[in-house]
Amino acid sequence: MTETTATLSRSETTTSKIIDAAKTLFVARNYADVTTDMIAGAAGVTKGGLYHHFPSKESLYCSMMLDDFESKRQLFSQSVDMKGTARQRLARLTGDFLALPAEERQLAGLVRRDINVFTGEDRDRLVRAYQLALPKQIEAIISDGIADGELAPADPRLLSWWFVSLVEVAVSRYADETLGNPDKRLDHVLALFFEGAEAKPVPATPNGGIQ
Amino acid sequence: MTETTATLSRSETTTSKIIDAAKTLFVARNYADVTTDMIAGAAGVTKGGLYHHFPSKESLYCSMMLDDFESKRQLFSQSVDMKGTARQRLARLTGDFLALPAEERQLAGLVRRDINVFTGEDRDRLVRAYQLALPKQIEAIISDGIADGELAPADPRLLSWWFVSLVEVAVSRYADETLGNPDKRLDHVLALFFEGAEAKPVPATPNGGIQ
DNA sequence: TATGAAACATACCGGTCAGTCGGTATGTAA
DNA sequence: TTACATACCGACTGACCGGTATGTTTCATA
Repeated sequence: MTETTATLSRSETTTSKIIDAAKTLFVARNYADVTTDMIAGAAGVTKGGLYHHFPSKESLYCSMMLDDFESKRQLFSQSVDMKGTARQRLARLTGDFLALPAEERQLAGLVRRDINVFTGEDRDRLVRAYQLALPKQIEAIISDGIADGELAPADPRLLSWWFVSLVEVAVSRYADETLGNPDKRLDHVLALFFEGAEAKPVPATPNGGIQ
Repeated sequence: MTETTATLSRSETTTSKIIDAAKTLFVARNYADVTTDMIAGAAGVTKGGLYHHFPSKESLYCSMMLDDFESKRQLFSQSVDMKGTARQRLARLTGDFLALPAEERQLAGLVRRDINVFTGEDRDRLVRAYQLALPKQIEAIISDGIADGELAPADPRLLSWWFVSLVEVAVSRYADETLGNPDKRLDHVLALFFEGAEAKPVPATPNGGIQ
């Protein structure tokens, strides 16, 4: 009974404590500004203990990000597999993202910030995992939308990037301060993406278009 | 005749050589990963020479960014002062941005990446200069568009953020590789912002809507 | 052409930090 | 209780890097 389903071994417990501490610190400060001593301290171990579980600082960072991307990928894949219009599925996906705690949301943006730290193998893995977690899933929904005629024909890759950036702006610290209600925010993002910012002539109201 | 219009003094020449070298390096790697020795080497001077012109690494970085933002602000202000619809003016602004060399375009995105390095005075100056260079100018155009009824009523600050993110995606390395023609890209960006991604019923074609 | 200040080079210091290593504590199986 | 393995500690090091102190060159001006 050393390893049942919900029971974590001692090693797994401290490993996840270290990763949790690293998440908080790396979200708050740059890669270089977070020392291994800080991570170890926040996790309640010493640097020696940390290096017993991770061979290097970079590998710790990678493990952290890859774990996070994988869990996000699983979460968002539910929206991809869902039935419904592209708009409904994107609403579900965006809603899931907005519902995450702020720290988890910001993690997705760290790739852009810290990606230059890594080279070769590690860099490729990070980029690939990020794409699988977010852009690729959105792209799948958008491709369906284009095929169904719900969306105008366009390069789905570019549309997915644009949508991702929309969402990232909507969940940024600035938006948290400026826009109160996350639900309104979600509506706003979707409306902008689907309908654009242009003023529409109000078609069938009595006052037709006047104010 | 030590200081005429187009003649640079020796000090000014090396200062700008240092800043140019810093631009290239800081675009490619994180703030912490670029050493003062690297910058000096790339600029053809030594670290002592560099520190003759800049009191610290941070002040060098700030000078670099503030100079760049100021030149961008001047460039984009021409689009703000221009006559025409919001769409025409945004097209001009975006076109100017797309026409810049890739390195200059990417500089605008560095603030988001490296802003955590700075605190207090320096940080405020950087943020303010960036906002004056890009978001505030777009916001001015968008506010006009809303006032004229060209754009649907909305928070112009938020719209400008979204437009900036849209442009940043369009000028990213990914877009450079995927989409060939910058002019097509510009049309695409504007169409997305104004009209959205939704499929529009084609109003007056013979085959009305069928494929 | 003498001179002094600005422009640079060279060598060095102080501090930081990733990573190491010998040793200790905590289980665990025989 | 012995023997072994895994988990963890904490002091240490070696390299790196921002910044400085001091010496050397350049060059405009008198």
